[in-house]
Amino acid sequence: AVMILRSRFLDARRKRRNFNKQATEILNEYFYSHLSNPYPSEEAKEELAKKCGITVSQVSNWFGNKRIRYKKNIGKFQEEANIYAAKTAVTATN
Amino acid sequence: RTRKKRCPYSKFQIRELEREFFFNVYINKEKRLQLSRMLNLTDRQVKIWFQNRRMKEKKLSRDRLQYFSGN
DNA sequence: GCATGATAAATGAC
DNA sequence: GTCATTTATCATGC
Repeated sequence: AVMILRSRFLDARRKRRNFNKQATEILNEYFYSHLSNPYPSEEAKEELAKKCGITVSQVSNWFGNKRIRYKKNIGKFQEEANIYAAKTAVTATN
Repeated sequence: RTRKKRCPYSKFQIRELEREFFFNVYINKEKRLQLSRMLNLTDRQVKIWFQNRRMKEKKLSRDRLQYFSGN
């Protein structure tokens, strides 16, 4: 009985829910503004987690997936990269 | 060296590994060799599995703590 | 039907 | 040994 509840708890964590648009915006902003070294420190992860309303593990998962998928197909993310590059450029000039 | 392709273990392999993990989180050399032969895995794979399994247990503890207390 | 988040093997730093 | 990763795979969302 305990094992069944335990396994249900484990499986529940795997049920995926997409992050809200605002959280994705924050994560992408950081990723594309640190494209040469997209490895946030533990402190930066905690800050991102707080701003996005997710856990630090979820931040780590997001960056892990983003790095490999960006590397695997840079072309597919080119448009997205340009958008956030322009966005950070605007905030830099202001 | 070229990286070995990740191959998911079978249900039987997982069951036996979990059974041993339940008795001792740290497996000794003798049991490791014995288990690796029985499951047709290398002793290195068994060693790595126990390392990853301990990390998983630690993460589960963090998640439970966060789930019941709320950070 | 892929996009996306989470997990499972495998590596390497320390 | 731990632990942050890489990579493939899994499970779900839409």
